[in-house]
Amino acid sequence: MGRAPCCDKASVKRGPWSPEEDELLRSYVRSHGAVGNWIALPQKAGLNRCGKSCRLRWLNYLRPDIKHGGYTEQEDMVICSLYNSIGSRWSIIASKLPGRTDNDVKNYWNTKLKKKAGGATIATPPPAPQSQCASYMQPSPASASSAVTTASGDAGSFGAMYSPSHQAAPLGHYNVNTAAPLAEFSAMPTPAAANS
DNA sequence: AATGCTCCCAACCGCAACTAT
DNA sequence: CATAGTTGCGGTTGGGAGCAT
Repeated sequence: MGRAPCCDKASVKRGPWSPEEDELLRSYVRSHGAVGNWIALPQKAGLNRCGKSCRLRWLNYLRPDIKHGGYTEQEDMVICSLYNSIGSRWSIIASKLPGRTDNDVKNYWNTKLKKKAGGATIATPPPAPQSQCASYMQPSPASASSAVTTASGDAGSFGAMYSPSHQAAPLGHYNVNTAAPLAEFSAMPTPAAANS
């Protein structure tokens, strides 16, 4: 099956969003609630944008619960740990961090944590990045069990959920409802504590 | 003060998966 | 069941801001 073009690129605006466009999109979503059809949204909202672009803008920037920057050590730890377990499944990782988006997490990893992790490079995809970040990723059996088993029920261990054999298989659309909340990681030692 | 370099973030692109008909 | 349309995802890039020389 061929890929349907998402929009006529020649006739829609691209590039940075203006405050007016943001407001149009924001007010449309506010007044209509959940967007059922992003392709049709630009027309209805009076935006000369690709529906895909509108969706991205809303999800990554305009959503009211979005947090920008100010990553905590705990969030670092979650990202590193999950990256180690499941790789670059940014949407899954972001789902564990309330207020964070996959794009945001991805950017944060690429610009900050990858360096922390010891300069993971494309040339040598690291099974387990080194240094500070690595300490989040491969918790000792004792700390790991105390950390993940404190989670109630189904979403206990990412290591188990996303073992290499699982990684090999496509995850498809991951059901975030089965994912453990961030609070699961609150039981994990802080990097400061781990380092001391 | 001017120029060049590096870093960071927002946005785009293309593909795969999912859903409706 | 097959096809078309839509959504979601991950990789990549362009441009601005800040820093160093």
